[in-house]
Amino acid sequence: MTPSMMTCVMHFGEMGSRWGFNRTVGQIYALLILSEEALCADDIGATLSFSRSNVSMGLKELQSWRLVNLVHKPGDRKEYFTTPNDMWDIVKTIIEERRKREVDPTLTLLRSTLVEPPQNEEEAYAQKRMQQMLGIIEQATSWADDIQSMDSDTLARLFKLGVGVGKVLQIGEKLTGGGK
Amino acid sequence: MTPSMMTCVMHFGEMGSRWGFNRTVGQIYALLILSEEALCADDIGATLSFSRSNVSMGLKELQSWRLVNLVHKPGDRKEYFTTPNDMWDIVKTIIEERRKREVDPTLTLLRSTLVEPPQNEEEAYAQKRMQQMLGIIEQATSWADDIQSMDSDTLARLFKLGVGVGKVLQIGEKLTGGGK
DNA sequence: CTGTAATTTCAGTAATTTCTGAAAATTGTA
DNA sequence: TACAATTTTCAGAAATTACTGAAATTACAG
Repeated sequence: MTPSMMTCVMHFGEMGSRWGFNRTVGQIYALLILSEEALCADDIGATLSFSRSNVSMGLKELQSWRLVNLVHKPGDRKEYFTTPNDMWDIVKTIIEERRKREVDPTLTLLRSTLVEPPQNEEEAYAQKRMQQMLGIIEQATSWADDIQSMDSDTLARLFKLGVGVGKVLQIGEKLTGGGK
Repeated sequence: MTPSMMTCVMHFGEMGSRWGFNRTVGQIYALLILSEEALCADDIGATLSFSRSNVSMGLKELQSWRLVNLVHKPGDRKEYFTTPNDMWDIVKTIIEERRKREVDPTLTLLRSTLVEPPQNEEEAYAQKRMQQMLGIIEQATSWADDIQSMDSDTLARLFKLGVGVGKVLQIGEKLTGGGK
């Protein structure tokens, strides 16, 4: 671990805590991403000065997010961990998991609320707002689905399109027959 | 506050805590979104059973995110708060603020690390990974910039395009002369 | 099956974050 | 300016979350 690697690991520890992971999990994941070889729990604990059990819990969390790959070395009983080579796969997995954990329950809640007729003026307005939220979330998720279905190269090209997205919009609407 | 409104407010309280706000801030904001009239701090505290000072801190946090509008009623000294009518404006502001608080510092860190030549093999690999991260984050932010520059209608039309985005990609690349 | 290496669980503790009430500061009005 | 209404600050309390070490469990080699 060189100092600049350590700085990066610490930074992702801080950032992780703003993204729903805790500091430990953020640091472990950054370390795994920056390391060429697979690391075992003891390696991680020694490098980051976490207790063995803390590392175990962090790795379990990362596994529940499907963000690490478990590998075994021949003639070695320990479990070693790696991260996907393609960074896009990591991003896609995070989007997928956050959707499952956060977005889907919200969709369910909003939909079930909106099937009930409003009881009064106040609720009628609240439902109008909930309808707006629902619309945005539905659009965003259907669009996230599209992203999930693209391979990394296509996705990278789409992003590279950059400001062109605006220009392309009109043509897209003609093609799909959408827009008014 | 009808029961279904309260359910929604509580839900966003829970969700808020996964998005870097605390429960209080999430509940206050959900309440403001669902309420047609502007609310003052006392209204909010009474409805959600928070202390006056807790409401004050929550509103301060929301103001620092530029997510609430401060309004005054004639002949009334209290401060009242509302949320933007257009839900897209809310989403755009959140993207903008998260970028400022989380993405920009990360970009700075990665860039400053990557200008230093690697000291050894280990660091060379780490830099390769950091370069991948940097590439993705740069692409994502330039694309977020495009979104910021669109008005709500354009944005909504883009999302509605849905799966068409894939099809449109090839044409886009011809137009902008990008891709290989 | 036995023994050992490794991982996981979990109860208790430490650290952090959130929340409150009281006091201070600010704002607008007469 | 003085006063009252309102908001903000902040030190400490309460609640939550993270972390540890010890014990339990699992996995595998012989």
